[in-house]
Amino acid sequence: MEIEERQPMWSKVSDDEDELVRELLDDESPFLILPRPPSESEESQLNRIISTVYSGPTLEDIESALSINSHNMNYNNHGFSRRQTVYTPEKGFEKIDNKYTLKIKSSGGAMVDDGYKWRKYGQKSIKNSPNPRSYYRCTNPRCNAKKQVERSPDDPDTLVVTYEGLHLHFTYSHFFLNRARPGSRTALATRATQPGKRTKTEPTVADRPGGSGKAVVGDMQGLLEDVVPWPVREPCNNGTMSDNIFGTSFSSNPSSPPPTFSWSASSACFDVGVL
DNA sequence: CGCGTTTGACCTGCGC
DNA sequence: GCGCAGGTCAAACGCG
Repeated sequence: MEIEERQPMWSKVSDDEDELVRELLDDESPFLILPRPPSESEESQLNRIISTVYSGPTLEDIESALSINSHNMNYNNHGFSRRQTVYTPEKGFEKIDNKYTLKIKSSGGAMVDDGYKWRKYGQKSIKNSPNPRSYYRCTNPRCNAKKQVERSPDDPDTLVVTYEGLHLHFTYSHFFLNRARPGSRTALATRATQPGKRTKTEPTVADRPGGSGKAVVGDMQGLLEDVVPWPVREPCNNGTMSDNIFGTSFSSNPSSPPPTFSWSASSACFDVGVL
């Protein structure tokens, strides 16, 4: 896979977008874990992230994010566990203009929640393809992120997801891992678990009944599947788009388990919706 | 009743 | 200009 050229995948056009990114990142999220040096304030960290987000993930970031998931690791750092991998990223990332296309191999019918909340706005039959394509849009009115999901005509178990916009958050953590290489990555996730800390009303994964933090594939809408890889997530929270982008703890501590991406299903977000 | 999905109509871009 | 295909809209519908 070639490395994409470094150019903005989406360009920032106003200060208001800083606010939007912050909203999307949602530092109130219980799973927001930002790698940062102990000396760095959350504010400066956020500013750095915002700046980085606008540069867009590289295909390498995406591959790296997905590969972690494919390693089938369990994440149990903060009292919740991550579902084992059900989907395996195919080595088929493409970037066309500002759209990222991912091919995801699924071993079961389910949807995966990427942390954002999406609204399906259309479905079309595609010529020469037995499978329809579904169109999703971020429910945040200020966010124009969209995604398309369809099954691969070659392999019914492979979903082809095309993202457009600021929602490739499962790769964001790799901005730090692969680029900034902070000396120490401090998990911030726990802060959000502090009582009274959250301002958003939606329950976290861990808060969910019977959830114990586990991202469950198949809980949701019963749709065929919305699949999406991602490191950390919180079930679609709220509708306020407060999901975090970095969910897991990317602690540099070798004893800490590496983050695991959860493949949850839901109508939520980053998903990959389907059919 | 609110929210999300379904689905046919409509719009738009592109190739001939 | 015409037809096709992809993308979007929006009313109807279903569900909790």
